[in-house]
Amino acid sequence: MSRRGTLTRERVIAAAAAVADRSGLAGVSMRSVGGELGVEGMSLYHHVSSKDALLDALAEWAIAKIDLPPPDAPWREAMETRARSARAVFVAHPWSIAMIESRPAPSAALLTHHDRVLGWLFAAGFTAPLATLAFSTVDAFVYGFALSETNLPFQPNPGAEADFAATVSPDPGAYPNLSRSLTELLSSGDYTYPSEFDNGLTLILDAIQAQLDATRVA
Amino acid sequence: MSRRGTLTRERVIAAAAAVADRSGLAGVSMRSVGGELGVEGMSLYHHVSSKDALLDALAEWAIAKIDLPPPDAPWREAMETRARSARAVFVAHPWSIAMIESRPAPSAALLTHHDRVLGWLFAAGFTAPLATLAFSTVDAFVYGFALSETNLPFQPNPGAEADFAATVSPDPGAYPNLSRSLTELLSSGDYTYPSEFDNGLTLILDAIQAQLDATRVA
DNA sequence: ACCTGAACACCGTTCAAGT
DNA sequence: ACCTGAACACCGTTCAAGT
Repeated sequence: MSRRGTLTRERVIAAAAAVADRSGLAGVSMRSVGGELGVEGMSLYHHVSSKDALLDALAEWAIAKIDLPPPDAPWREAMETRARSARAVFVAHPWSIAMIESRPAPSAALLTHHDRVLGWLFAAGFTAPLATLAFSTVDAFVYGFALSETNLPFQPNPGAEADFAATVSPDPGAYPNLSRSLTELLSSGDYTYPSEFDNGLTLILDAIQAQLDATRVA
Repeated sequence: MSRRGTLTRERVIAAAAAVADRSGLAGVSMRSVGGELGVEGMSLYHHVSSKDALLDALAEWAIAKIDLPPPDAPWREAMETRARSARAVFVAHPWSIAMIESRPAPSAALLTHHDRVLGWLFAAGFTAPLATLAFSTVDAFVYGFALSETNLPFQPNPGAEADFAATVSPDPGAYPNLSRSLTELLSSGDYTYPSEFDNGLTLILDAIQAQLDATRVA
């Protein structure tokens, strides 16, 4: 990064995100972020009060990148758009997954986010209990899927799935069901693990829709 | 902890888990784990090759605590038992959630775990694609729910929900849907957030069961 | 007002030295 | 064989000093 221009809180946060993308969360130190900006680590304390505050800001930075349809969007489309966007952000910035929910205090950005989601559901006639079920189930699925996805040996490069198969298959005695599953999926041709995201999301949203329809009839 | 007896790999791992339970993952240092055992941090290197190896071992330690029904258990009961047990382990040891899936290499314990789960499903007549959908969806839900649950201001102490309501309610203008939701849920009397776990799990398993029945008929 | 250098109390890890 | 103390290159953070 350049040392052009004066330091701002925004530039500090962006630099921290860049370091995290490149070196992981463990690589984020006050000195390394300073280095990214051509400045000593100690200078950052004029813009963030502590490293913990910087991490809070980083969590907000990631949340803000999630696409959030307008309040009057139809609930199912809105939930799908947000879920896909959240997943894309988590995959692009793997350090953000555990962080968004794990910061001690829920940020204003997170609360705003939650409020918007509940708004779509209430507008569609969800009761509070059903809205909570829909929200917590979809959210848990998205977080959990992204968590698995970014750390499984699938995807990053095209050959990884075959590599994984090679790791497991040699010992079908130890992992018979895992190798059976891999064999069947890979031999069927067009299987890709990432498509499980849409499959799971559809499964959950269909089930929620059925419950919503049931409350309307009743 | 006591300094009785000689150091073993098992005692080192157990001590690390105790430190993590008490001080969080950030509190786990070679020196702090050594201190837990009445020994210098440097002594641990005779039993684990690095701090990273210790963290890998810690991830396996947590996985091993998850209740895994026998291979011939009926699939739905087995999935429920495992999901509830996993959640209990994650809540008891919050540091384990992000860790189990985020260690670079999937451990043998994790692969064995996966293999057992697929075994229940294949025995019940699941196709490989449906088994994968069931597995990845339930798993994502369990991980994601635990991730939210351990970091939301619900639950740890009985008054926390009311505290949270107090934090949000004062400004219904900023979070109208959130306050509406909280008001309706809390006023209805017997609502507790943790019960959303069973609700979400049932929603997902019912949907999977319906798909399984559909493949059987076809 | 903003940045810095030195300092403090910590890290993970290596290694020669003790028993 | 197992444990230790000193040492190295790092941390986050404070603070007096520079501009």
